[in-house]
Amino acid sequence: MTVRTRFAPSPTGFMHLGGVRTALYAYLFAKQNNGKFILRIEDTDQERYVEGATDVIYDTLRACGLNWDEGPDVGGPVGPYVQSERKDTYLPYAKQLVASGHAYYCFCSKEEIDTRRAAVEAAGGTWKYDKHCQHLTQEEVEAKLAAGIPWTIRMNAPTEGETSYHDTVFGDMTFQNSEAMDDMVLIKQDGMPTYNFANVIDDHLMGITHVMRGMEYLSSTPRYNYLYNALGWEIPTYIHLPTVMRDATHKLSKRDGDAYYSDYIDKGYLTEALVNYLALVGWNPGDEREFFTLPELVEAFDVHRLNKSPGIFDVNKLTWFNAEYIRRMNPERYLELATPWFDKVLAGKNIDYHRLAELMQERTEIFSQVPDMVRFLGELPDYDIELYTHKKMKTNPEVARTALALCKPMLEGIPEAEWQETVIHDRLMEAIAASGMKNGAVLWPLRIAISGQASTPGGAMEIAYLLGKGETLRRLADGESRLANA
RNA sequence: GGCUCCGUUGUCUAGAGGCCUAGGACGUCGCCCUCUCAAGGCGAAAACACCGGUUCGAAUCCGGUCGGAGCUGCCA
Repeated sequence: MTVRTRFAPSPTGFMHLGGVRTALYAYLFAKQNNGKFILRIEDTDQERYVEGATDVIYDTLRACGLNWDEGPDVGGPVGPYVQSERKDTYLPYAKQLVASGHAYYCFCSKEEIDTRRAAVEAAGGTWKYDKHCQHLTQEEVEAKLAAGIPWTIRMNAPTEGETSYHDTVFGDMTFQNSEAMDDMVLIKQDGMPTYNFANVIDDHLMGITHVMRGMEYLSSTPRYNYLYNALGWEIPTYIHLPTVMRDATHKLSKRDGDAYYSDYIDKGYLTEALVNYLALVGWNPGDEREFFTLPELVEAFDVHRLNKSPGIFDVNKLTWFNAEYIRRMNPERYLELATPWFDKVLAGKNIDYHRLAELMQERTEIFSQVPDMVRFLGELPDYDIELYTHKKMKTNPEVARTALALCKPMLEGIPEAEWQETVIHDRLMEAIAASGMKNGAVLWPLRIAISGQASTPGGAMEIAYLLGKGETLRRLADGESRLANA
């Protein structure tokens, strides 16, 4: 039997990280079994339709490398792969269930149900559809249908007995039918199937062998099994996944701007790092490896090592992964990725991006931090002369005046054409040695004068080089006047 | 409320009765290196939710308690 898994998102316009992880696991499982990974769009809720939303799904999945073997755009033998385009395939099955007594037409309006629900709940009870329409005779049903009264088709749920099934992650599950079952709507008034129904029909028609989805479906699975059985179909293997949380009590949410794939990409996280990290929330390889490429994940993934408990998405750890990926990438790629971020604050400043990139690569955790880290190169920040005081460097404004006075003529003496780091370094070190001052006592003030900030990516010599002779000297003079006025 | 699931350091986790004086990673803290920051090196603090039971022996098995989550939609 060929393994077939699917990822079946509804097009909301965003890809939730939990969804990305579900897709990832479904992809990994299919691939490691030489199976097929299918993409199906579940857009049965017309009211939630969002223009362009499927492109978000395509783009995200592709960026993550989760290429589907069958799907809306690539086609396949069991299409179409968009539920709204399959609208006509569901009703016949619903009618078949009506004929066999597993479902029935319901003519209750939402208002009528709301009224009855409110009454039950006011009395302290738990509402469940009351099978009001189940007792309609065939003649009554046909009369109402003929009269054009809006209808839905509901599952005729059993009220006794129990349903058991096995889940790969959570083990054996048993539910009392009286509690887990209810007469859920199969076909809505607008003629569309509900998720609950379409999911079962499509998974079967598309030959899905392993259903991977969030654990929120754990308690509705008995209802799906009832449908599979009623239709005489084989029940797939269930692999329910633990939830990805923001913290112990909240799921990742749109509101906090931390739930979507795009939230992270926009902040300058790398897709590879995100995928790598996500794979590890809820699963581990059983050894101490942490870094995985997608092919390595395909190799290492094991559904039996999936965790049951919800996992909190830790941005700290993600950031660490991201920083590691950045450090490990080749310098050319770093330069390419960092350039747009450099440009935000350095465009037109004639800075050697190549050298800047070398200095920044090991200091970058996420790209969105880059502009703030290099802004000072474009414009000297206003700063307090207290920065010249540093106990460990044995410097203060007084020492700084001497240090700058030492550096200035020396730097002025370097010809424009020889303004290179090695030259600057050698001249500076000679001058410092000759003066008898400590390295830090000279270099700290120099760096403060030309950068205007306490910490910088690189030291005084690197910064002087990046700034160029003219700008370095200009800032040096600025520092001297600040110190003189103090 | 009912049903279901979950419960090892702040976080992700290893752990399937003795290998655990509970291991790894992120984060945190300290030291070293050093012209700052970062990186790197070294080190530290930090957990079996609680209470009972089973057993010679429990993080691991059982029961209860507590805590959290999910479901309880003509959303998915």
